[in-house]
Amino acid sequence: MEPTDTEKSILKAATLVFERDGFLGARMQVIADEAGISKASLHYYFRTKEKLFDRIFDDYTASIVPLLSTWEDGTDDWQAKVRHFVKGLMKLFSESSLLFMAQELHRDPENLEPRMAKRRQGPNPFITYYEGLRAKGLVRDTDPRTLLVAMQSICAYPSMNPKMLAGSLRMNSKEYNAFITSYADDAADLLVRMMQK
Amino acid sequence: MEPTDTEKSILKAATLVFERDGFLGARMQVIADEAGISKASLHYYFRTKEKLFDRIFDDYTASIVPLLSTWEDGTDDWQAKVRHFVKGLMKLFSESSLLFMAQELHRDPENLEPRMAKRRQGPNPFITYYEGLRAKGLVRDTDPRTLLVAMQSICAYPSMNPKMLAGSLRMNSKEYNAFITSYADDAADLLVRMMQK
DNA sequence: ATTTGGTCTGACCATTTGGTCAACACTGTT
DNA sequence: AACAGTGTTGACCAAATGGTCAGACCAAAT
Repeated sequence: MEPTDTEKSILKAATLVFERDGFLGARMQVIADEAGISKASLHYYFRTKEKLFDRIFDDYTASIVPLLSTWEDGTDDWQAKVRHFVKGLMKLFSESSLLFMAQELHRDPENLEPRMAKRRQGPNPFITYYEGLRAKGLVRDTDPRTLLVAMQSICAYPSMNPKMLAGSLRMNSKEYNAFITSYADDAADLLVRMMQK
Repeated sequence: MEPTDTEKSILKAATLVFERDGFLGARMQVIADEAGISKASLHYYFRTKEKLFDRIFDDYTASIVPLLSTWEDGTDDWQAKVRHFVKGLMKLFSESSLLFMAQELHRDPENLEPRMAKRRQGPNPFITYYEGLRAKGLVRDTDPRTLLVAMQSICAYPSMNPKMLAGSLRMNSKEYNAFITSYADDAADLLVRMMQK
């Protein structure tokens, strides 16, 4: 049962409004307007605001999964993998709002944490991969958990709190966005540097 | 005119509730209960929710300022400065919610960005400091803006999105908090490493 | 004792908002 | 034509919530 056009337009509208206004700030009427239907119709497709939100949230968590396979195929050298992963992650975060995710996860962990956990199985693939490299003596002998946190931080934070960072850099939002584009490459270099012997 | 006891208890309660629930999720009744007064009294001290919020927000922005002077006195060597700054920043973020700040800045930039900008004058002190070191050939010849973003990311993100990171590390929240304590030192090392020649 | 000014509150109001429902339209089937 | 199933909607409702207000309380000043 594939989604109808109306359903698709609802999901598109809801994603926009939820990401922009958050769950609490989002209005069912606004989502309906954005989707070009009545509020009653919106409730016909998704009985409650929660159910609609859960759907958006689940779609989001699914979008992160493919990137994790970076660490699992055995083709590239590790530096290329790091660069590929960093770029992919930053692209993902520039497209959909991570601030939204963190915000909602903080608001309703009871419901949302298990939803997110479903996607994860086995140990973290980056950590497994790094342990392998370390055993072969190819990378610096350091705690991969620290590296993982640093890597995710460097990729995520600039898109998550752009206003404050732009302020620190004394940039307006246009300048900041331009800077972040070039930052992706530099960030990858920094991370490679952290892992090199 | 220093604040009365009642006013102080309101500010304490409001900080707790706003940080936990966000501006939209916070209820004036809950703040009043937490402060041990009636809702009408709360409105007597702070006419509107907005005015109360602005006060909390301004107190927060003020708390970041002292740390910036790290880069301005000339005593320590640069590595000690980096370690001091990283620890101070992480302590600050562990005490008051940066997710809250980012969330509100995103919700109402019109009002909040100028409020934040008031605190900033002149160029960013870290960037000035690093330029000085670079001119003397003491550090790696790289863009200090990238380093600044990486530094803030590494310090801020772990406290901003703990749920998602804990998930990546396959930790529960107790384990995660323990890990983050040790992470502060490792993070400082990583940053020193990024700046070393 | 009375007044005055500040502090505090229960009761109340206006608005917003998620959600419901009866009625209507449209399409395909008998 | 009659019927059934699916979508669609305007009108409406109940609850939540920020904010108001008349009046109570109380200590200090007169």
